[in-house]
Amino acid sequence: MNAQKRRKPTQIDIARLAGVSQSTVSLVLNEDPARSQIPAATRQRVTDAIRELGYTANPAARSLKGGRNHLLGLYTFETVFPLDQRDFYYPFLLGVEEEAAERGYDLVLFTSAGSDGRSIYAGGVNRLGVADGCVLLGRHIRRDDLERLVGEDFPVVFIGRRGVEELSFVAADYAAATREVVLKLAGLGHRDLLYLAAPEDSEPSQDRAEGYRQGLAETGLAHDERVVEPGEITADRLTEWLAGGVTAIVVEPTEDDRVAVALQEAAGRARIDIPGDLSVVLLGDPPSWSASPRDWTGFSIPRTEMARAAVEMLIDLLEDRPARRTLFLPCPPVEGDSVAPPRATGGDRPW
Amino acid sequence: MNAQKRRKPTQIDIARLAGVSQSTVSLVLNEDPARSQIPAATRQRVTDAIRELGYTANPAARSLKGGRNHLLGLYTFETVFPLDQRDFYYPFLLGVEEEAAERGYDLVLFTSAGSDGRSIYAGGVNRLGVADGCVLLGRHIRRDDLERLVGEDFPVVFIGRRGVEELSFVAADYAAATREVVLKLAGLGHRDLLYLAAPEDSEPSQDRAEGYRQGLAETGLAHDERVVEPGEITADRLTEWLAGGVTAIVVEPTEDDRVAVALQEAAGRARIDIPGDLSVVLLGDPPSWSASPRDWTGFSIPRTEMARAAVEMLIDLLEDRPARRTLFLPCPPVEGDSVAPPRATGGDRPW
DNA sequence: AGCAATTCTTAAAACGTATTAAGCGCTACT
DNA sequence: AGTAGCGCTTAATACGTTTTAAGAATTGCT
Repeated sequence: MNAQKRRKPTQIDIARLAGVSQSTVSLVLNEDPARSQIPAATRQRVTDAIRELGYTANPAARSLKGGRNHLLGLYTFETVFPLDQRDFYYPFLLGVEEEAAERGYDLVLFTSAGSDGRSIYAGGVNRLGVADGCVLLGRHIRRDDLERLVGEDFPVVFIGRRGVEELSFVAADYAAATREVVLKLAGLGHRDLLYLAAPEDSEPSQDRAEGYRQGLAETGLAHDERVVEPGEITADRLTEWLAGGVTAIVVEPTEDDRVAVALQEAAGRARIDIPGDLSVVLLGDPPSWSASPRDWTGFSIPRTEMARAAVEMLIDLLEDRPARRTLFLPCPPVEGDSVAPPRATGGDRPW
Repeated sequence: MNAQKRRKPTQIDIARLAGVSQSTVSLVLNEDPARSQIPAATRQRVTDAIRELGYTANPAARSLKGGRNHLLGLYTFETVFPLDQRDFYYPFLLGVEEEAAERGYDLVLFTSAGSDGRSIYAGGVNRLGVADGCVLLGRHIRRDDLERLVGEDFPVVFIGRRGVEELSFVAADYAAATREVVLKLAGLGHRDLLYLAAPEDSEPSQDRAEGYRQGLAETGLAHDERVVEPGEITADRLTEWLAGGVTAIVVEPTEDDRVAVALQEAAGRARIDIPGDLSVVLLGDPPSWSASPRDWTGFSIPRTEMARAAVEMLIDLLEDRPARRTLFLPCPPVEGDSVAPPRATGGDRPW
């Protein structure tokens, strides 16, 4: 009814009504109810007044005093809710939300980037500072921003490994998972592998490549590594590779599943059966909207767990609990239908 | 290296470094750049110091003072990122993010609900207060919370109509869209409609029902309104309805598309052709993950636009610009394949 | 009664910012 | 030379809370 802007009641209003001082009101609200300093009678008057005026504490004032405001930042170098990539981001968001909720933190989404190419430092001001700390996420990061952030030692945890000195992160253990893949192929009898890498050189790519090399070294397999554009994967090319002795291909996934799809198509056109004639492993999981009907063998990226762990690490940092600054999470293997023993050999150690 | 907890720099730190007073720092930060009081030299020293220390305004202190902190709350009565309902929420989130970003606001996601059933008032404290204002969203709201919020006149806009006195909202104009549907069916020659309502009594349901009644009143059609559980829609029932003269069914959508799917199945079993024997209109759009291959005729809910408009309204409120407090957005019609003229009549005005 | 111990209550000082009125050193008039 | 005016800077205050140290009131003891 009355639309006048009514000031919210403060502790002083309560104090006046209850006939005590403002400090007493605060004490009633904050004391440990176990061994209380305040007699029941006084407490009663205060709580009555609180009820009568509908008082609620001003969170700004409260957090101003305490230094912490229980806000966790979430900064993405791309849009937070991108329609075309929701499958990529959603599990991360989910994990961040869940863990933050459990720990009693609210989330600040830094969306106000806009004009300046989504820099953290808009007008020389670190906007992240409104939160106690921040979880970072994104494919196309700005390294300068990251370095500056770390320099200021603003508490930050990146989801995914990023090669920035002193930067805390939680990442998927691509190296170990890829190594496992190689061991598994070797165990099935494959002796000649082909590694198809995406043309970008990101940290995840490096980790996978490293794991691949490790696996090869341990098994003493032959290999052929090459960087491939999806357009280059033709039926002819594929046939050529097989003729060269290759029995399994290890594929790095791309954002949009193009390479895997191209491979699938080329194989169809060349009348190559997967996994009969050729085993294929995908180093990660394709987006769920993928058109590919194929259930690729490989491993999955524990996105939600990564996000939760990142939040956990950040909060530990904030609350001065001892915390490791880097963490690798295992990638659960995915048993699909694209891997089998090679045609020629029976299966196990044919020599 | 040094893990010591370093206090975040304040204006006083800046002031010391720049050799000015704290007030000057504040002025540099807040003045209207047009007619500035502060000479370029001083301003330069201050901004240099800001950059050097990585200063960021403390939002708590700022909003305590009465200023704005350019934080917009987003409160959902359910989990913010629910996996099973991402199609429902995503367009809203998208709209909120886009509009907030354009207006230079960051977003606060209130996730720290926890134990008390996602109440806004945790321990009697209105947690929304950290933000300047808040956009609300959710199917299963807590009316008491809403009323209390409005009572405190904390700036709030709900996405969707909610029957709470003085509550601002942006909603889809279900009434108008439903009325249109009835007019359209009447225009095609339908004279006997059946209205299948979901068993819940939410505001959107009320609006649709109202529009339906209006449409009927304007066209003078016969109708049969009933609340139906999906299980009740059987082939027999359907046959019975048709025998009674019904040529078109108007269906209220549910969260999970159950009613529409049940209808489809029952029609199949009763050998009733849609739209040949029976026209069906869906009052809203089914989730995109819907199994139903059917392209229902009806209208779609402008979720992203609703969200954007809600943010716009909220910011107008915050910045003391005149703003309407309720807004209905039109629902664009969807021309599907489930509506046709009734069998019996040729099509237009048979009398 | 006198004094110490205990119980209750409060004044006061932060926390970091925005804002206002006043202060300072100038210049430009009269 | 005196003073009004201007340009720049700052001291002071308020915002609502938590927290601490000290004050007041009451009790207990000799």
